[in-house]
Amino acid sequence: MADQSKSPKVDSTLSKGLAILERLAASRSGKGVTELSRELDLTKSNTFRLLQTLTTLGYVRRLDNRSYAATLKTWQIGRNLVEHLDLREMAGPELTYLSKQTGEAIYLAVPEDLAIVYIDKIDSRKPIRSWNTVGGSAPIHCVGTGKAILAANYSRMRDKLVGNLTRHTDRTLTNIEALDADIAATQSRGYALDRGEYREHILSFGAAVTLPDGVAVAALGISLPEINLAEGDAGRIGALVREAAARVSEKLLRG
Amino acid sequence: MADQSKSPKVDSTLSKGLAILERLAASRSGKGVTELSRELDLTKSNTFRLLQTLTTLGYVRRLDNRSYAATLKTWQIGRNLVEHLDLREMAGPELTYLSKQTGEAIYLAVPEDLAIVYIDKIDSRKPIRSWNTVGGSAPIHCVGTGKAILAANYSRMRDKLVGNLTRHTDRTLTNIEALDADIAATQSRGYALDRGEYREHILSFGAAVTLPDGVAVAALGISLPEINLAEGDAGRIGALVREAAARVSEKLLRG
DNA sequence: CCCATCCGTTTCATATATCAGAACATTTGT
DNA sequence: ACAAATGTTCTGATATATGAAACGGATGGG
Repeated sequence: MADQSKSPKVDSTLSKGLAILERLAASRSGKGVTELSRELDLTKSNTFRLLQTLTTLGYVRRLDNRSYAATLKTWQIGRNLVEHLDLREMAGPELTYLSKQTGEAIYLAVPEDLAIVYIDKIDSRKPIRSWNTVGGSAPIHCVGTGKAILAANYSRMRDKLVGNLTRHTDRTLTNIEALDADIAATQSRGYALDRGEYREHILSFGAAVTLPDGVAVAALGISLPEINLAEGDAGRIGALVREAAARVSEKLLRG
Repeated sequence: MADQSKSPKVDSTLSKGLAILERLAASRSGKGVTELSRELDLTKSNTFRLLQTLTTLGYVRRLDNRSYAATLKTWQIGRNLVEHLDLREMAGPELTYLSKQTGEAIYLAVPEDLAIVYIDKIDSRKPIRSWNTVGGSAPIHCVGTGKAILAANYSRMRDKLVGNLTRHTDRTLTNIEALDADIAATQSRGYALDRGEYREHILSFGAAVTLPDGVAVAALGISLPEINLAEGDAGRIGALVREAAARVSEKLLRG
C-alpha cells in the first residue's frame, strides 16, 4: 500500500475495518465480499475476516447469504456524540468575542420542543438588567435565537407551530403567514431579528449553529434594549452574530 | 444481546479501536490515554497507538495535550445510513398528526436484532418526562412498537425469542405461550398494546409500517402514563396508530 | 523547593494479523 | 446441465500490532 510519509503510524486493521464500515454505511443496500474487496483494494480473505469481526461486534449484519450491510449501531454512537456535544466549550470563545464587540448580553441557546433553553450567557456590560438566566427558556417563535433555529429547519417545524404562536407583546408574530415571511427574511439575511416580539422594547439577534447536514443544534444570540441600538447598527450586529455562529459550526466539525 | 453461541475470530485491533471510539462518543468531554486504557482494560501503549490511528483517520481529535475526544465523523457516517432510509421523512407528518390527536409521546422505531431503535420522536405535550431518546433502544417483546413489528413477522422471529424474554416489570410476558397469545391478539386488532410490560405504569401502543410483501420495516408508537388513559380510550388510540401506520406503509410504495 | 506521582510518549522483543494463492462450496445465469 | 460468478476456508511466509518497561514532562503536596 502507498502510505503517506507524513502520517506514519496507522494500524491497518483498524483503518481497513473503518473503511469497510464507511462503505457499507454509504450504500443503500448491502455489498458483497468481492465487491468490497475490489473497491477498497483488499484481498477477499481479509475483507471477509473484517466483515466477520464487524458482524460479531454488531456493526454489520448479513442480509441474505450474499451481502452485508451496516446496522444502526454506527448511527447510535454518532447520535450519542451529538447529544453529548459540549457546545458551551466550543462556543465559549465566540461568546466572549461577541461580548467584547458589542458589550451587550450574549446567549447560547439550544432547541427544546417549541422553545429554546439558554445554556450559557455573558451579561451585558452596560448597566441594564437581563431577564434570561442560564437554564431559562423562551418561546421559539419570538426570540432571535429561536427564530434562527426555526429558519434552519423550517420545513420540519412549521406545522408544529400552527396554533401555537402565543402572543407576548403587540409585535409578536401570531399568524403563520407573518412568521413565514419573517423566516424567509431570516434565511436570506443569515441571522434572525426580533424587534420586541417577546419583551417590550428588547431587541434580539440570533444565528444558528448547524451540523453539516443543516440541522440546527444551537444558536448564538445578542439581546439589547431598543434604545441602545444606533441607527444602522442592526446590520453590523447581525453580521457579527452570523459569522460567530458560522465559526462555531465549523469548529464542531474540525475541533 | 445474547448472540454469542459461537466465538468467531475477531480482529482485536478493530475490536479495540471501535471500543475506544464508542467510549469517546459516550463521554461528554475528552478522555485521556490512561483513563481509557483502564476502562477498557488495555495497555497504555496500545490505547495510545489506537488513538493515534483514529486521529489520523479523522475519527478522533486531541483536545489539549492530555485528552482525546471523538469528532463528528462517526455521526456523519451514521447519518448516511438513516438518510438512505427516508422513513423519517415519510412518517414525519403522521407523527405530527398523532401528537396533535393525543398530546402524548410519539415514536418512530425500527427493528434491530431483538430490540427496536427509536429513530424519531415527538415529545409529549403534557408535563411528563419521557425516558426514550432518539437513538435509544428497547427490547422488542415488551413495548408497543416492538410487538407490532413482531406481529408482522412472527413466524420468522418467534424462535429467536425463546429463552430471551427478559423480565423488566411484573407484567412482562416472559413465557413464549403468553407472547403467542398476545401476538395473536395484536394481529387481529391491528395494533399492539403494552400494559406496563417494560416500564411500570407506562402504557404503549404500536403499529407496524410494512412493505408490500408484509415485512415490517418500522413501527409507530404512542407512549403514555397509565393514569392518562381514560376508560375506553385504548380502542381510540389503537385505531389512531394503526391507521397512521397504514398511511405510512402506503406512502412507502408511491414514494 | 524538592520529591513523589501522575500522565503521555517511545522503544523493542514477541505475539498476532495479513497476504497471496489456491481449493472448495454454493449460487446464478444461459 | 454447465459455466461463471460469489462466499468461505486453508496454508505458511511475511508484515504488523502488542505488552512491559522505561523516558521525560507536568502537577501538586509537604
